[in-house]
Amino acid sequence: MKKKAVPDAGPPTRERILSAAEHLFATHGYDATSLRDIAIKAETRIGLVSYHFQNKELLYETLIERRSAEIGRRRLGLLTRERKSFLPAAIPAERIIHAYTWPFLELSHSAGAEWKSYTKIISSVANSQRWTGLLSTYYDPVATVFLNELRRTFPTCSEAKLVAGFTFMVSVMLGIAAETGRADQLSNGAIRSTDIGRIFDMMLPFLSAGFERLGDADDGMAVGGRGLAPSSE
Amino acid sequence: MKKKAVPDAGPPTRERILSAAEHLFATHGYDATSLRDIAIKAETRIGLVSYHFQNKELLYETLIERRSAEIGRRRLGLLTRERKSFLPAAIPAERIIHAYTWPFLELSHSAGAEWKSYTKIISSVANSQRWTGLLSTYYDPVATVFLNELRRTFPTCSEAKLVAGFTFMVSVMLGIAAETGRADQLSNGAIRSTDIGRIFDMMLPFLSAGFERLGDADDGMAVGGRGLAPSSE
DNA sequence: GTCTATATGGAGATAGAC
DNA sequence: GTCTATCTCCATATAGAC
Repeated sequence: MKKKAVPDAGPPTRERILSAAEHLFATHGYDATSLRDIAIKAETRIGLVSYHFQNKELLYETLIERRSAEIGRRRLGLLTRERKSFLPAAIPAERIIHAYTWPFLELSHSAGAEWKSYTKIISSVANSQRWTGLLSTYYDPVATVFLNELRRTFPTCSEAKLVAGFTFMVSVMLGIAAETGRADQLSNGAIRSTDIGRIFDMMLPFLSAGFERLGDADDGMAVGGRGLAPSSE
Repeated sequence: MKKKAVPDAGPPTRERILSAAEHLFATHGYDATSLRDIAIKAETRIGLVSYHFQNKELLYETLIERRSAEIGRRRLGLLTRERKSFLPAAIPAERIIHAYTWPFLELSHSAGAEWKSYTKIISSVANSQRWTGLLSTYYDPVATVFLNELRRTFPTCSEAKLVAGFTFMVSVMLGIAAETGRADQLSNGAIRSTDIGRIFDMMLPFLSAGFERLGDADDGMAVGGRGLAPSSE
């Protein structure tokens, strides 16, 4: 049970602020969340937010940073395990995709409300213009390791295709974690977007097949290619 | 050439406001864009914005709505063409994916700055909690038509898989239109995220293969499935 | 339809006592 | 580390003359 905000009971102020901010940012977005709201939810004062984090932007950056290491650690942990079981052969695409996407989606799904909020923040930040620099800073190092692994699995595949496939994978993963409920509506309830485990099970073969086809035909670019938009009207 | 904002030269005020708003919302997001900024960029006054659109939220909704019909029209146009060339057979997955994604990406890529802004707004709105209702309103009717077509192409595929695949496709498409530049950095320049045509050419076989594998094995769920995250610290 | 002027509130940030 | 008080600025929205 959470005690009242008696100064020396429960988590320290700094932690309470981070938790409150995480939840509010995930729900309303960066700009629509005020330091006032955060202070109130954290049962403290605005001054304390400034004291601990200087300003709103640094608070946000702190938030994004603080869980990124755990995600990276789990990703690399799974990748290392796969490397060991397949060496000296290359790791199958599906296992690489699994190692990259599962930690993120598992934490989103079953590690509590705070991780859920965190992954929603990352999802909504990803397609924005404003914070992509932050994502690169904290997520690109591990992404680079995974790209190297994909390169071993698809040695004849062009760099462009490899990286494109990787970003497709990331988009799908983030779309799942966003849990917008769009699929629920489109499927009349055959899918619930909160059922991340089940969606993951469909995502995995979907992305694996995509990568494998990219890695295949390094000559012809499949049938058709781009068409023209209807010129009428 | 754009004339000065002499009241009766150039586009009318209402249009200037929409253009200015579109550009600013795409660049800075909804909350970080003020009606002041919009009025200044449109070379008019705040009062005029209120006069034409009541309030900020309705302005945003108007913006999202106004280009959705054109996108839907092009999507259905391409789909109809495909239907005619394949009937009575089902349309191959790749052609359905093409018909859904290409209008959006083509408009993003080569229909001028305003369409580029519009598609970026849609991309950033998609993974947020706040505006998904709007997207459903304006985009679900056409999405439903495409789902019916996919159902014909993969008649033994479960509804859940079909809709999941559809949302994966949408996520990838929106990630491309967002043009965050993440791929540019990860590939050391082998891809430029602004080169949407080229990325589309890689996306198409990637998504087609994904759909086809989903449609395939309606029994076993591919190798492996979910694993456990490392429990060690 | 357009403009000026203003009402009203909330934002982020800081100073300084304790 | 915590709290109160306050500064300064900017937000959205509206009233009313022209």
